[in-house]
Amino acid sequence: MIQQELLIAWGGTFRKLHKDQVIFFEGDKPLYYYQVVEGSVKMININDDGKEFIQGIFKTGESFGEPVLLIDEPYPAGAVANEDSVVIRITKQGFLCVLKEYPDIHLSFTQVLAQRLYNKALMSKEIASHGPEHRILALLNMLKKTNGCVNGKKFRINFPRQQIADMTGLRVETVIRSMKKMEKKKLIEIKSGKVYC
Amino acid sequence: MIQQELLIAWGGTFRKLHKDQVIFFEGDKPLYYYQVVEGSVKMININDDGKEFIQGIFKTGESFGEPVLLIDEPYPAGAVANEDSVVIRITKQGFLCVLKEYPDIHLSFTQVLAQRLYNKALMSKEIASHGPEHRILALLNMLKKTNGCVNGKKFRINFPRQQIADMTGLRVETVIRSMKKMEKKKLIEIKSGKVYC
DNA sequence: CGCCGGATATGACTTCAATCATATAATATA
DNA sequence: TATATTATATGATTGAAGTCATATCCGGCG
Repeated sequence: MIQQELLIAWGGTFRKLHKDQVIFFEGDKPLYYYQVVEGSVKMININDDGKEFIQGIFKTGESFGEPVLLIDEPYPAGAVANEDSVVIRITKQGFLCVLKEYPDIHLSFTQVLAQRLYNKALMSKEIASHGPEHRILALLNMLKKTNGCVNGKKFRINFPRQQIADMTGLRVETVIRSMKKMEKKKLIEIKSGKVYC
Repeated sequence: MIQQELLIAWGGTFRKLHKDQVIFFEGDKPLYYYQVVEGSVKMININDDGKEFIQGIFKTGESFGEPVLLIDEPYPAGAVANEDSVVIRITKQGFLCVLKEYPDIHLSFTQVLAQRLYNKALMSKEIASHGPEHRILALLNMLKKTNGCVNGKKFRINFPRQQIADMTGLRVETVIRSMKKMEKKKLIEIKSGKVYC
């Protein structure tokens, strides 16, 4: 989201991460602005009985965990490498300076937050108004859109059922069963396990 | 959030609203920046079987429906006066100009969005990780905090059970039953129907 | 090609929130 | 103060998602 050269100019440093490596924990005090250079990072909550809830998955070029840099709160979720990845980070101070110095970057950052709020609103509407199929469909549509899929075109979902479950707050079996029903209703296509919609 | 005088200078106009009057519908194209002057406004989704989900309730001084002014999307939820209220509005263009002209306003606006994202993250974590009591407790804690209640002090919840249900995606009866259980567990107090926590 | 591990699939059973009905308490209004 | 109206409360029943067990499929790799 912010140019890599600019981040480097502001003292940015790279970090290589192996799959499942922790970047920060839920409850940690936020000290850095992070951006994905390669691979992907997920932000997650783990509840009392070990179940994982995925707040979001961030891919190359996307920043994560920034909202708390602007308000005085600890991280509401932890960050973990979703696969072998590379991230770049600058200090919180640096980030706040960048916002002040470059109004155009500030504006596009505001737009990113607005877009995320919009997505969260769409999701929570479906999550609250019960029905696993609604939840899953809402998620798939969101994924489709954010991956820049032009409307109408078939789109290959690259997440395993388990991660779809972790993002919707459902169980794997429920996701599998619901998706089978959705296939019968022609809402999605499943070819050798892979999902298209 | 933005000074009233400033809004007036930028062509702001007031609108009186009676309880349940619609300000805009889900799916409408956003044209104005709105701010509550008096009373309160709720943003809601109505699902297929008429059930209401409350995305948020906005009180005096708070703005609502602004995120979509920054991204090219229709409203993900409608806005309705929660009681007899007054709002002030300026055009989308005007709002975007204000952000550009007043960097300090822009920054505090970004902080508002960040805070909302933070709240949504806390809520969706609990909503997804099932269990009505968790959901309700998360909501109550959020309300407590955003109403500036210093930690530890008892706080009177001013929402009827129905609205708590509409905000958590549960049914009234479930909210009532869960709250009774929470009372027994000394998580909250109930005195003649009123909830304190 | 055949083996192995992880993902997907399916069945049987249980649990808990939704639903529907109805009662009681609290509050506004005459 | 009496009455209407809304909010809160509680019981009985039902249905859908969770849980646990087990089977099958798919892709990678020797």
